[in-house]
Amino acid sequence: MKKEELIEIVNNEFPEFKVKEKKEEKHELPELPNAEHGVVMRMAPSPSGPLHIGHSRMAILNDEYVKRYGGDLILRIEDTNPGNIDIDAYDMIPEDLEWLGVNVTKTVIQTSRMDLYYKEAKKLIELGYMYIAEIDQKKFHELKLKSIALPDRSMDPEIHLERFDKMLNGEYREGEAVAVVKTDLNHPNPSVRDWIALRISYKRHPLTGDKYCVYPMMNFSVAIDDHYLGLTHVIRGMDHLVNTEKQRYIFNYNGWRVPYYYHYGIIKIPGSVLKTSIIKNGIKSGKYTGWDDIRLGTIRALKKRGYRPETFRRYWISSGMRETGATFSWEIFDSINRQIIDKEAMRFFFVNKPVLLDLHNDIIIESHARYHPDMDLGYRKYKIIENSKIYLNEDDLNSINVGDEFRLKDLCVVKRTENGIRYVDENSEKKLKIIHWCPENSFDFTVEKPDGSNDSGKLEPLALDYNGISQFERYGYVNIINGKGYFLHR
RNA sequence: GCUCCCGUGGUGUAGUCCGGCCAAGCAUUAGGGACUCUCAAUCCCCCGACUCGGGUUCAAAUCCCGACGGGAGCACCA
Repeated sequence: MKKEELIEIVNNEFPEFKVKEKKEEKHELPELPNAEHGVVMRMAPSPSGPLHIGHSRMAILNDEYVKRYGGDLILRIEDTNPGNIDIDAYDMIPEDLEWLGVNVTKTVIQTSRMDLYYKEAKKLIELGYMYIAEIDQKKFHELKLKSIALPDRSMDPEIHLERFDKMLNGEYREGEAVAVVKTDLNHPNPSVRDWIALRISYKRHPLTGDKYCVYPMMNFSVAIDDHYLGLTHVIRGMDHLVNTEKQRYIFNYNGWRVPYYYHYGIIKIPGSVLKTSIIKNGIKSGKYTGWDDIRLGTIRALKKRGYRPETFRRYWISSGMRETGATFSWEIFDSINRQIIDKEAMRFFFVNKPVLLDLHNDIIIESHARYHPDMDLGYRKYKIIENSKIYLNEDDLNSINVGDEFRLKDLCVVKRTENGIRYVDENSEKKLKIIHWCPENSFDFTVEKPDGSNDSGKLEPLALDYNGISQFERYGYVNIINGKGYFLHR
């Protein structure tokens, strides 16, 4: 009796023991409130470098929702800190997003909106919600810790408007004055107390040069932009939780409708170099070859190794928006990617740590290894003439005792001898160990690995001009780009 | 130290809002097996979790309190 029949009988005749059906697993993001008529969402990276795997989460989560509900996905480049900008990032970020399949409908650069920030600041000053503090950083911080208001706080808005103009006109030095949002000096979190909205910087901005000397702080420009760009829903990391609280003050003072906020948990990405400053220094010093060095966790490095955009998408959708901190799982990420690329990965023999062995064969043998085990892509054929030589992996060879028979994959059965291997037969009924090999005319090939090490060995001749993801049998998946190999995963 | 957030197997998650259908689902990994001339893929099996302690209740992963654990923030960075 078949299993299905059994289940049917049980279900019909003994309903109290009804066999549960397997639930179909669907990994979908939860619905968003008030989204039926479209959403406006954004991602807001700072242009300090290209995107890395961590950024891909916010990009894809936002993109998914905009694709589901329709609406706008805004890329807002937050370049209001002139000291931390890489001019190339203005181009690299959109490139990375495009590769990820993220559909940006509108791009906004914050330094092109400075007049708006100034105007909004003046408005808040007039309304008495913002003031210009003539105080240095250290003192201001100390007062806030003690919840003490400085005298400036209660001065007339007129004075602050004048001071603000002085700031804009460059009449202060850096650090002599800051524009501050009045909040609650008794707020339990000192950083929320009267937070700084705009500050002076005379650093040369890579994009705007010395046109401006007053730059908004992130919390100020974000609140202004989120409103004027019409954001309906904001999805970002838990590290922004306190920022959201700060930004609400701006919304409340202006009577603006507040977007829905979601904060997903911080994710630890093990074994990846992500920090822009470290990468930048590494590139400068020659430690890394560039932003796409495969030891890095940048999108372009992962692309170079052969990860697919779809892998990022599936992974982040399945991670959802949980507020729990978590560890990025390379195991699962690799597994998703393997599912995608296995179907199209050409198979080749790569012998790492090669040993050139004498092959004693009296007849010509021909190999017929498939390019793909399931797809009909044809065969890699090699003719092995009498008494030639062949490459085997050192560890494979050491695992075989003299006198033992084993199978050269897709070639023949051989026996290990004192000084090499000897042809035994074309085939065998016995269950033998299967080992891959490379013909003598194979070429040198090196696989770069993400841990910084290299594997060098011999790659079979038919792989010579191949470009793309391939599976080196019994070794792993490797992306070949112009004769160079980059290790993807097992 | 202070403030906030979070605690489901090794890992990632579903379920928690609105307590019962959860003796907890799925995926991944490890282990076992089938198939295969790859240690891949595919298929099957199996191990494995509600942090702890109180409370509320007929009933708690789900609500309340406490402890413990983890994370983030405490910048004139974003």
